Amino acid sequence: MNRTRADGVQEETGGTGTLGKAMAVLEAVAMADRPQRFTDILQAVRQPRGTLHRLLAHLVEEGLLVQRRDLSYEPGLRLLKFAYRSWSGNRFRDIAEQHLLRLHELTGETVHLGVLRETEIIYVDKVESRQTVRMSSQIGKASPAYCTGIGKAALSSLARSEAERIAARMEFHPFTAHTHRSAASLLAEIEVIRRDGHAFDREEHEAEICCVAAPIAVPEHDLVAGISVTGPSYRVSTAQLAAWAADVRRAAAEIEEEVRIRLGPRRDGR
Amino acid sequence: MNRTRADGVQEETGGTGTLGKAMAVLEAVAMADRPQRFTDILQAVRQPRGTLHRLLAHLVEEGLLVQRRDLSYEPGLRLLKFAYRSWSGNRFRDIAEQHLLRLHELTGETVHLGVLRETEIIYVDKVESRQTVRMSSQIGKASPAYCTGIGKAALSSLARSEAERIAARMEFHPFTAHTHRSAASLLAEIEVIRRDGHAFDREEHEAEICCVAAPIAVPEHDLVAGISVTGPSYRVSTAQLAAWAADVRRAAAEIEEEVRIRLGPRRDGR
DNA sequence: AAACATCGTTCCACATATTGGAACTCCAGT
DNA sequence: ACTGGAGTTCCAATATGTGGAACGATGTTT
Repeated sequence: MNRTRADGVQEETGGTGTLGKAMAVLEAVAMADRPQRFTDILQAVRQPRGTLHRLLAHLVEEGLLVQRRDLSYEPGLRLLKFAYRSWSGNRFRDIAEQHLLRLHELTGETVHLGVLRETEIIYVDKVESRQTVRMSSQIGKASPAYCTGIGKAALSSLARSEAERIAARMEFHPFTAHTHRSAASLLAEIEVIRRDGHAFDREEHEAEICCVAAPIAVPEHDLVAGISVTGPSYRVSTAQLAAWAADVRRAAAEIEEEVRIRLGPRRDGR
Repeated sequence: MNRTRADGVQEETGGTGTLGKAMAVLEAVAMADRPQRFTDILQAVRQPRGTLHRLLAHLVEEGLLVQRRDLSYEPGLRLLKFAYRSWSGNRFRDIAEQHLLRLHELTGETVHLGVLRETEIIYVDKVESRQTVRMSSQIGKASPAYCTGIGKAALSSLARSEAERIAARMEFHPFTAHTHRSAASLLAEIEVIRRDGHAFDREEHEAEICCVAAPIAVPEHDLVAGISVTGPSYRVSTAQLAAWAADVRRAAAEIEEEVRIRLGPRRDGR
């Protein structure tokens, strides 16, 4: 593959061959916020037309994408089916659930559970005030780690070298005036977070939204995650957040402990 | 592939080559209710050891699977991320939402929205009485079409030949004493449903659970779906279900209409 | 302790499935 | 009729995936 390649710039599809390319296509379609036409995808994933065409046909046949009558592509239902299993069978989420509820009762604000994946936080559960119906709006949502409380907290639980490696791969998008703009700035704050045991997000991702978060880390299970209490700035003062920090830390510690007990110790010692 | 194959039984991986095999593996892991070891998967998808091994490695590298320390595999978080987009960007669900809410207020029972995919119904939304927190328990869940109200209703909206084709591919698992046991029996009921415009599920999937459902079909958008009102037998009588039938049919018709308006007519006429 | 299973991993000659440039069709605009 | 853009099809070349077999590592039985 990539036989004739004049330049040295290798397109990153990873070492996963065909599957990697297919996933890159899926990602391109799924992450766009509207149906993607052939040409849109073509320039998102740089593959020759013929190749992309077959790739798309395969993805459609597998139900991962759906081709609409106007020929554009959108995510298929099979993804939802897969996700259901990945969510409902998630022991970690199950264990954390009651702790989230307790934290919500205590604070009255929205509580999130997120897991670190690459440079992102994937929200795995959420408890909010007005249970406004359904799939809790953002389960499965991915947000950058550098501008979320959970993300920064999770990073602080890693070895310094590991956090640096991840930070190096980030692209710092300035969502608000307070968003970190560089790895250096992020890593500096992470030092503080490591010391304090909790992280704040002061309108770094969205204006008027702030939170306190604490890390959950269970190395035996390769689990790097975090929980947070989030609220609108007008209602939740900086002092209030700080006051909740201890509670969030405690809840995180309890989850960590329970995970260790219920998911069992590791007998392999790989 | 499948070079040396003594028997004539071809393993169904479809014509999607590597991707198909990979998805078969993913399916095997995702649909199991506990982490799968190498050997479990090996006998679920019949692939040579070497092949399977590489396939798994690729799936893990892509984040679709996670390998635990005890070497077993479980669904990865990336699936959740994909699904979030496939769900949150779903126009059909969005349009149906308010109609579901209205139907719920009217009946006080749980309302479901499901879409037909192959021989299954995938639940896309749900409104229930006690919003017991979170991802509405079964969004993304897949149930067989032959034993669910929505499934039977959806099938009734198809051309007879199409319904027969799909029914022929089903495996009839006897969940309860009332579950259809053959395509013939199912197709016979579908004729009645087609005439009535609504379907009942009288404890065919789960004991003590019954529902009324109506089909939603928008051929221009290849949409075959349905909605239902579900309740426990002790609370919801057969007469009560029958009384709601007209309301369910009306809601379904309204959704169908609104989809046609808001998703627009098709200009391609493929 | 030796022999035996079971499980997961690695290896490598082989050929199939993927590749990607190019030609082709269809449609809309000029 | 010409032009340009979008999507689809084709096919020789070969990189990629295949799968049988051998290898280690664990744990179990004799």
